[in-house]
Amino acid sequence: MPTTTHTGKSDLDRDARDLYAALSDLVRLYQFRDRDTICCHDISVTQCYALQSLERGGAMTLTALADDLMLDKSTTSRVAETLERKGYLRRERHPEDARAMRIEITARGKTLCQRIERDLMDEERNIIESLDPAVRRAAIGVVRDLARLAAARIGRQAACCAVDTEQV
Amino acid sequence: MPTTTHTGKSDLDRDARDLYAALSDLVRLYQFRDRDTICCHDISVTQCYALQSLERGGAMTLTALADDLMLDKSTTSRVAETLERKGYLRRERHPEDARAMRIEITARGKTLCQRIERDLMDEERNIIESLDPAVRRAAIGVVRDLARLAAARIGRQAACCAVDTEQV
DNA sequence: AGGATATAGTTGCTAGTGACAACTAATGGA
DNA sequence: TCCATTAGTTGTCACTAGCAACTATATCCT
Repeated sequence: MPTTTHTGKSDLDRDARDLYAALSDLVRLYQFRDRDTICCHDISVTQCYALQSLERGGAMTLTALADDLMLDKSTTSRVAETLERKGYLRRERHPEDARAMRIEITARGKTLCQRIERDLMDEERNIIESLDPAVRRAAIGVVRDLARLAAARIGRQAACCAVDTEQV
Repeated sequence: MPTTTHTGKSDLDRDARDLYAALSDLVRLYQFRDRDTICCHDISVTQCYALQSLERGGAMTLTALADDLMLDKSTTSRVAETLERKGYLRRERHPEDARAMRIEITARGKTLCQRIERDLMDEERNIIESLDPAVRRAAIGVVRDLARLAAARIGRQAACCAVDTEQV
């Protein structure tokens, strides 16, 4: 078995395939874990993402929130509407721009958000507690790197169908 | 800084938090990447998952498909209905059980599925091509292990809200 | 055999997701 | 001042998702 780098192309293809398969599994499992954990708490996954954005980023406009969530303004507007109705955020006119809204998480929203994050983190702990500490640290580094690479590549450009020369 | 394992509890907490944060980022980015890549091809993410299940698992009943997708029978039934209308799968009475359906991917469905997987894999390759081959292999191993652990922990038990003693 | 029970799948209902397009209102530059 | 731009909302369409009710078939028990 060659450990050198001279067969780079086919290795890369194989690695891409393997990583794709492994990441697909991981992402799907976590999606369902998130859904099952979050949905016990009165809000949906998208609504939870929105609250997390607001908790971390502080008060922001609807457009900023939409960018953060990588969603259309209209979708974001309705998500915010639902969350306001449920009492987890506040919407008020922006003091410096009468067109814009200032969206802010409420204390109730913060509490909910923290409870959900605690639950998710507990799950996380259960999942990794069997791992050797050194392996755990390595895993964290790897996942961070992958996330960083993915963000650099696909991160903040949610443009769909920019290139599509062939059709089904 | 202690490199021994005698402070296991707080290390585990910290690692759980770090891994939670890193994985959250990764999962969200991949969710959006999947959505943007798949939605260029006439079907939704859920529909694509269903086709992938059918491509890998071969013909199966609706209940089996629902289990695989971790979705309710009713949702699965409607997903299958849409995919049949679009010509990507076939539904027929099961030869051995007149209650059941035999759901099978069509050639057209297979082609679509492969095209999407190729696109996703291309993305994957672009993301990891900057990594050293040894690092890539290590990353694949780590992701696989995490997926395996997650599957063992949360995998095939999509029961929601089994324990919930406190309310908001 | 025949009735009770269980299983497979569909359909009605409700709520939410998500995009696009059309719209209102306010801003800001020429 | 007027016009293009920007912020957000609303209408519409298609799909996602779960629960509950329903039909049809299968299986189990006596």
